[in-house]
Amino acid sequence: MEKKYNPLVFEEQIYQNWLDKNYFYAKVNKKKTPFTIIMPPPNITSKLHMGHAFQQTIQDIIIRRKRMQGFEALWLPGTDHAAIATEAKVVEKLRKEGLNKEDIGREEFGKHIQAWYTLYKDTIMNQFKRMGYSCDWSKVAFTMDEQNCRAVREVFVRLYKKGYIYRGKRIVNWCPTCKTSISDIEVEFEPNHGHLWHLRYQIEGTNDFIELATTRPETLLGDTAVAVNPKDKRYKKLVGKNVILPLVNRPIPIIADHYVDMEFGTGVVKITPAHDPNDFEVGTRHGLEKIVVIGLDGKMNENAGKYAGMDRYEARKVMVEDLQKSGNLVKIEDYDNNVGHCSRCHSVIEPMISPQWYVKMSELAKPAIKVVEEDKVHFVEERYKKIYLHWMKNVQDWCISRQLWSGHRIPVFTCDECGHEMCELTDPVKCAKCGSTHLSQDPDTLDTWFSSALWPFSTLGFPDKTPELEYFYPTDVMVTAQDIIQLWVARMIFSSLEYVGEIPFREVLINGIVKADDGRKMSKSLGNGVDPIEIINKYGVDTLRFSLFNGISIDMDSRFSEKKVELNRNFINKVWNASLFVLHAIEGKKVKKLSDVNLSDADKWIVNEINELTKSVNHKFDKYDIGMAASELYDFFWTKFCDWYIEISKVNMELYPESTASTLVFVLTTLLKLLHPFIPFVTEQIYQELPMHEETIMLSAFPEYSKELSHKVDAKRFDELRSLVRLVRNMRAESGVADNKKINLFVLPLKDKAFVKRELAILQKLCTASSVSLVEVEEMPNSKVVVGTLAKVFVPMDDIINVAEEIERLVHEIAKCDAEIARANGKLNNAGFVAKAPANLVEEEREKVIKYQALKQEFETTLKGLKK
RNA sequence: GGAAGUUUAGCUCAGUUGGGAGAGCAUCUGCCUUACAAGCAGGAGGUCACAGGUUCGAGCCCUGUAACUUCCACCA
Repeated sequence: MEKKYNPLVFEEQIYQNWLDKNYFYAKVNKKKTPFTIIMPPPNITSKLHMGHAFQQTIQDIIIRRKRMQGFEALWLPGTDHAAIATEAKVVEKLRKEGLNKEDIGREEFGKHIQAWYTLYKDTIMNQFKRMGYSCDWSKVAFTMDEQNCRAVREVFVRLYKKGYIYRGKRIVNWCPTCKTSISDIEVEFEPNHGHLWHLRYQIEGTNDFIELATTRPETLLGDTAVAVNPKDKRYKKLVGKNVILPLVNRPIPIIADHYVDMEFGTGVVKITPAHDPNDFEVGTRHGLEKIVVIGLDGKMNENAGKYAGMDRYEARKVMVEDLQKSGNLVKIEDYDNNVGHCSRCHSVIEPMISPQWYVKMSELAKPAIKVVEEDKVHFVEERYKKIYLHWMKNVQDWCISRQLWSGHRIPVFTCDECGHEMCELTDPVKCAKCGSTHLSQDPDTLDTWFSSALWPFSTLGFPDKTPELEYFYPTDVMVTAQDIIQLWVARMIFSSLEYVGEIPFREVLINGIVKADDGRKMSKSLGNGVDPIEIINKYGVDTLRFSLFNGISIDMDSRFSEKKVELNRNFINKVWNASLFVLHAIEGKKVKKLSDVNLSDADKWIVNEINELTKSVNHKFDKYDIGMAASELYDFFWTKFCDWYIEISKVNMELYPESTASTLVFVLTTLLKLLHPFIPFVTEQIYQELPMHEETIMLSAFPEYSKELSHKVDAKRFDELRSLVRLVRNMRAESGVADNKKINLFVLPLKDKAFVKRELAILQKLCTASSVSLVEVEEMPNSKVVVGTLAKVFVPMDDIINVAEEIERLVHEIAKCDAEIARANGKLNNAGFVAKAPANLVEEEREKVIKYQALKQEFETTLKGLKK
């Protein structure tokens, strides 16, 4: 092994070896229980960022442990075609080349999209390999691959035939930049500092005006009514009359509708059914005409008269000027509201009327609500269950059509001759009704999430009933982020129930966000992002992985900083160095199985401790509390193993070489295995150097709690020795004894004399003593005394000069005893405590009083001796 | 407007069913002890956001308040 920890020299090589040996491959194996995770597919065009590194590593950690535990562990990777995002990038690329998609046509554009897929399909997957992910690469999937296309087609046709897919003409969220509709959950509302324009419309046939306010004056041209609340006495007599729409002088009716809030503004609303979702509803209720005045390109259309051709915001400016000129602009107020933006390109969304395809949700939602309510699909964090249920219980029909050219095309064909509509598993060649061969396919494509919704089963072979689907499905855990519970998790659940007849996964593990060290989200615009690849190049993958998890709760947001990275690098360096020590220490020694050696007291202690650690780590893993598992391992390795056991082994290796060497190897091996899911590379590298290692650590058995390794009584006794060491060290420090100054110790055992005698060498080493000897005297003049539960230790004053300081120390110790006695007595004097608290707790307090009184006595005696 | 989460040491965060406040970093003291100074040993540092309540006993349970964060809905 290299003297210095240098991850860059072995990480790639180890990964290649794992690949060569096919360790990640999972197959149908009836002798084993399957454990399945389907990877949430990153967008095909994305690059690895900290969010991926975090979320995907969670899965790798889970799957690696399960694999070691003997499950047939499948982690199936893949990517998503991300229609809007990809199309936007390709359009942008073409623009730079002086082309646009309309000019080159749909077929040619499709080639560009394909070329883009080919160019980028491996980018992020290769980065995932760099991260050490143990995915089954033989099963890598893509939402546009043949298998997924078949699944999409199958599902669409089934839903269509069942009547769950229908075409509707209603108001949608239109992105004028992407030139497509988007679903409600793809709209992001952002605060906007805008204005409220107060306008007046003249009441027909009078010189009176009605005043109203709007945030979007350009929609005025599409107004087909003004509305007031039916209960509003101010306007009751006006309902039914007409007002004259300014600028175009068109009469429109005054209607009454409960939608209007009397408290807001003047209590009068202009109604533009074609450009506002609420107005659309009002318009439908009242049978109003829907006049479209803004085109799909975001410009005013032919219905906009003199404003036709202007951009919507330019038209707003001009119209406001015109309104002012005609005296119909009353005033302009500053006004803050929320404006919807496209979650992909951030353009302001324009509500538009347009024909779209919808999935009817009412029936699909019912079973999807039930399985979550009954915890058949279990959200690891209860609160996300509420978010899911709230949405699912109020779910609207799902707009699945997009006016894009990339993605899955809607498989509905219409006969040009007779208008007959067809939707089958294969493309029709002639009309089923009139026999015409002139057929047109619907130009729209499907929402990206339509294929994502099928991901857990389409990747396993659906619609075919493959052995893989049979064996690995339902999957075990879905790891994903909170912001796509509705967008994705919900849709996978109802899709799986409807098409496969089973839940898609048993558990949903929602992970938090990795934030920058300033506590804000990492973002390009803030420039506070950290590139995982840079961290890897500088520190290695293991350090990055451990830094992401050590001490965090995965459901909570966490912060990432290079400072943390350094600390965790130090830890892995510690693991490296400790391993170097062990390898060096066991050279020439016999290393046996633990069951074949007689363990020393120290051995029993560390073996018992690691057995308890194993239990606790497994428990935390089972609760997906992997951040705390990591932190516990960190703590154990550094403190108990390195600071205590390794230090002790330097003494014991001389006394009990066989058991010490064997224990060192056993404990280190166990720790490496427990750490392996977190830091796979360094653990494998070291593991290969250890005696009795198997082919690879990643297929070795994950440690489990074992009764044979339990030495509770011995461990407790040994802990008393450790406490005694701490007391002596503490005394040294408080007495100002330099660490390199050796002292003499005289030890009076208070119990288990044989044990104390056996461990004198450890006491000597850990207390930096030049000599240590047993005594039988209760007192020793001119000595400092340290009283533990195990023994009383005298340190002759020659070694420690300052009497005044010693007196001060003893007074301090006595005061501490007094405080403890007072505290315990306080409880015992409380009648309620004695009467109601559990008996063992009361007894503990009584014992404390006795213990501290005895201790106090010791200190007082010594003090008296000093003052003489 | 509705909902959820957070608030514990200077900083980043743990605290399982209520039973004497924890870790790491930073800081202070002493050590280059033959795996590691990216280290070792030992300290100091907290009215657990605030106000009530339940209890023999509250960081933990209940009620309310405040600040921050997020999600949902979206009012012209």
